[in-house]
Amino acid sequence: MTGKTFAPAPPEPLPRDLFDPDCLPNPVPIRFSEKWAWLVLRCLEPGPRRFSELRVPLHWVTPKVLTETLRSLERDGLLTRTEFQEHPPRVEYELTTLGHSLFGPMDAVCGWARENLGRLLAAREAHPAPSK
Amino acid sequence: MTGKTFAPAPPEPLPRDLFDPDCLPNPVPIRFSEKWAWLVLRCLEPGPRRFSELRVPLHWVTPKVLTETLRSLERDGLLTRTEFQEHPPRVEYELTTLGHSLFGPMDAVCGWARENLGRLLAAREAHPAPSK
DNA sequence: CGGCATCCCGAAGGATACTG
DNA sequence: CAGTATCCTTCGGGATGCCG
Repeated sequence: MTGKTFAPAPPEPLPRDLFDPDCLPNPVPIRFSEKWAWLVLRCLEPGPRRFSELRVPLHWVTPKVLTETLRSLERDGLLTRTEFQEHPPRVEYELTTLGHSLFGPMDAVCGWARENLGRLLAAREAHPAPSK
Repeated sequence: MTGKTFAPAPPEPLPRDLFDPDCLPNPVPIRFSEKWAWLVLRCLEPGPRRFSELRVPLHWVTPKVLTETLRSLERDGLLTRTEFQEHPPRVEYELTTLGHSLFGPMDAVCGWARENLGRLLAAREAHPAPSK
């Protein structure tokens, strides 16, 4: 065990601090990494929406994935799911206060994107799948 | 178009607007979805770092993945990679102005996380892997 | 030192079909 | 209408090992 090049099996089992907002295992950055969460929240910004109403702007998301996304957002208290006992069934999704409060930081990111997307894409152009 | 329940094979092949900062295929939100990009940028915030220096705080990231992350950030013009012709070889990574400008919005998100992580985790507690 | 080349695996995500 | 159930593909990421 002297020849090992790297990390001789460090005792610590990845002590990443869940409460460090910078740390990726932190649920918040993770939230942004969920593929559709971002857009789903946006679609709910104007007000409550039904499942099928959400499917229109998100028609390229399969119902399964949409459901999963909605449930995970519900688990984190960002939106509520209300089931009306009617026929045909009806379910409404609505942002919580917590959910709404996310738009602040989200807008900051979107603002950055709006301003710098051009540079970013230009940089991509400039790096033409390099040497390889 | 009467019998089909949903989208009778809509002609549009997913017309997600790459230039809409809200849209997930947009490179900016995507950037946050890359598992380590966020942390790598943070590690470079104080100043230029060598590959091996980055490996210390990110010791649970394999060199391969770290390289991939760095390259993708380089492609987008968020950092630069400088190779010094020395022996042994030496490479430094440094944030660009564009890269630095990302901390504004990132801090907004982190601030949100700092304030609301508790509620978020509490909400998770309250939803005990529901009915199923 | 700072990588890249390979091989590999598990989980995320997609397509399709079917129900309460 | 609002999902669930299944099945299948993709691919991010990990574990070596080699090279300039």
